[in-house]
Amino acid sequence: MSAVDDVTPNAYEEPWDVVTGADAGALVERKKLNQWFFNISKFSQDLLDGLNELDAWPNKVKTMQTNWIGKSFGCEIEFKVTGNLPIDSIKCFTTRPDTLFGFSFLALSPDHEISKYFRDNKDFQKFKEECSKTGTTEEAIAVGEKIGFKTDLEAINPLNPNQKVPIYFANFVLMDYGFGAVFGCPAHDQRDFDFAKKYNLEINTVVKPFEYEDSFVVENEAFTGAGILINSNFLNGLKVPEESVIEAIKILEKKKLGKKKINYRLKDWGVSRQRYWGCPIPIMYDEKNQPHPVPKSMLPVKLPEKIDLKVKGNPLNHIKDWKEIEVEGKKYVRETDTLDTFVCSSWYYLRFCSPKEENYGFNKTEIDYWMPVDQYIGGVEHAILHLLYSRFFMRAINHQNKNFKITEPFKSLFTQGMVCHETYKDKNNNWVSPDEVEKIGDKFIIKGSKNDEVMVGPSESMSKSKKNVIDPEFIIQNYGADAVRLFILSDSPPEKDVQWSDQGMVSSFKFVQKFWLLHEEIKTKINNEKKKHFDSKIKDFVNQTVAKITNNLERFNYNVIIANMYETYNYLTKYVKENKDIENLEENYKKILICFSPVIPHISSECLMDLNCTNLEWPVFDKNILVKEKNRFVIQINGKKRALIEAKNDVSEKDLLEILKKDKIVHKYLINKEIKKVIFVKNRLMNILINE
RNA sequence: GGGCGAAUGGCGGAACUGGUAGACGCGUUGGACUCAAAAUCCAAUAGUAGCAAUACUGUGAGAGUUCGAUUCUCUCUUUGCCCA
Repeated sequence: MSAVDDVTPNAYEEPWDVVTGADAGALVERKKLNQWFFNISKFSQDLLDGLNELDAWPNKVKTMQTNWIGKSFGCEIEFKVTGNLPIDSIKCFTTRPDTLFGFSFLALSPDHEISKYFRDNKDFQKFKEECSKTGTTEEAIAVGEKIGFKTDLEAINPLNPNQKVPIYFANFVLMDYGFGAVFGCPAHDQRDFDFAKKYNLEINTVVKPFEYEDSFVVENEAFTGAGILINSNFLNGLKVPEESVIEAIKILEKKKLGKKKINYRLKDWGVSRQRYWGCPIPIMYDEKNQPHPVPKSMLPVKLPEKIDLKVKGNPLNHIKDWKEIEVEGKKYVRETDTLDTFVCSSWYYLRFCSPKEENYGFNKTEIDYWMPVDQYIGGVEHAILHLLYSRFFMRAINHQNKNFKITEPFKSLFTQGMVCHETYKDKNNNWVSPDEVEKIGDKFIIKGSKNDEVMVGPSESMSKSKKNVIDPEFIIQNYGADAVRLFILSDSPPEKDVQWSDQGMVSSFKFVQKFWLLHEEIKTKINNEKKKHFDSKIKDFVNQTVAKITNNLERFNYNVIIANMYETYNYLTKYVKENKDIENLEENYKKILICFSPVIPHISSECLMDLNCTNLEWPVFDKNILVKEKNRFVIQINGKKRALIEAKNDVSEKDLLEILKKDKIVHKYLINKEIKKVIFVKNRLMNILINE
């Protein structure tokens, strides 16, 4: 890992191990920095509402975004404070104002502004140090031990002014959430419960499950479910949570003790990065260090090309003649932070619509023509950040430009899986690439060695760092792009991960080969045989195939299309052997080739050219002939399948029953039995209920 | 801890709005070709019983709705992802 990467900071939104490569041993530190932010939180509600219109997005992604935005409905409460510090009150946000009668402590984030009064307190410093050891992520805090630092302050319960409770600093309260202060109700919140147990605080039960008596008491763990309020004076009897929260807020508002508040988890987007690779931030600072936008005439700001990437910190800081500029006779220094790369990926599709526009990032006329993106395909790993940022960008542009109409950039979304491969490590614990490994018997060894065994790890999505990568260049050279394409689509549904397998790759390759041989055979038939009979069998079969492939394409069932293709191949192989002089073979075969072309484009188009076919329109299928003249009926006796009977299409219930009575197998079951009831599904099935 | 999914042969997976479970591929087994092997081709392949026709069991477990459940409802188990 290079020095440059070791000092790469992380934005709040990004998973830390991904950006820093924490798995490679880089140290993650929490530092305060002055940074640029995009005001995405301004659009929280709008981003949430917009999800409702995205019918063609997977629900999974929509729920993930909903959770990320994290709207919560609750109440802002001002707690009166007594003690020896110049503080009158502390503000809290809570989603559970209904449990105020279970109040037994107030907890502050160690970073709460009140902490300034404890700056010189040695015990507090120790406590803060302790806090930083438990880790700073929200998860680490939830899992880790809850610790607190007791102050001499006390908070007054607004609904019960006689009650005073202690105020603590606690490691499980985050400054980012609400106001960095929560009121503790141990009986009905597990974290509060753990904390109360540890510091021997009161645990006052104020909610009981529906089926329990009023004497219900919380003992071993917090009760967080629905129920009825108890021990809560004028709130008693309210249903939790439907009635209780709203009612509690009403009362607090009436008494001017608090007010309704909607809180969002979504934070502003920190876009500053202290590194070279990224879009420059078009800001410059004057001599008083005040920021100004770079004048439009000087845009776009381009990165300097001559740089030294080996320096510690941001390389841009070291390039004086880029950094220092003069505008209208005044000296300025450029912002050397660059933008998060997510910024560029948030609007690249606008550029894609107007790649030749020279004066601006995109061209409005082109945007109006092309946007929104009809079908967006990407990995589910982009479900939140990239897809949320892109949605935000359109809103932000929209906000500034009245005639920009797009708010949702991607009309329809499909999230595909990744290609995975087993991972290998040698005895020195170094990753080994699959093409250095060979399998002999049950053992995996280093290629060429006699018995240098390799540890086989779990299959994971291909990544350079784990070396479990198959080189596409090599594979394509060996097998051809069509075969690779066929294999990647073949094994599992596109939304799932694909397991790379050499065998699978080879069999796809063989299919392409076999298909070419079949093509030669069909071509010979078409060119050399007389066109004497019109065959409806091939017509029906192809019609059905076109229907299947067309539908499966629309539904993204690519793996099923491959199965359809194999079926077609099998059918045609047999068909060519058994039939001669078919008038309509050529016409139908061409339809098949067109249907194959999304999956194996090169060979299909080669075959089509071979037949001098220039009309490449997607074939249309006829719904009417999907129904065959003769239909197979499933015959059930008392719900169990007993026979398959062929009968005319649209045969009536009565006629079918007559046919059945003459059928050997069915007759056997019906002999000497009374038919109680007959269930008849047209063109499908008959279920005969008899007395056993 | 919460939310959302998933569970089908030895494996990856099919099955339209409840109506033939296991399509298609991989693997395995047997056979043909070959001096032999590879490749190719043919056949079999959910389990149990049977020479066979056939019968019974079977879609994570248990219940329910239904003439009929892989599909719908409830409970549970396991597992994946996201969030805490």
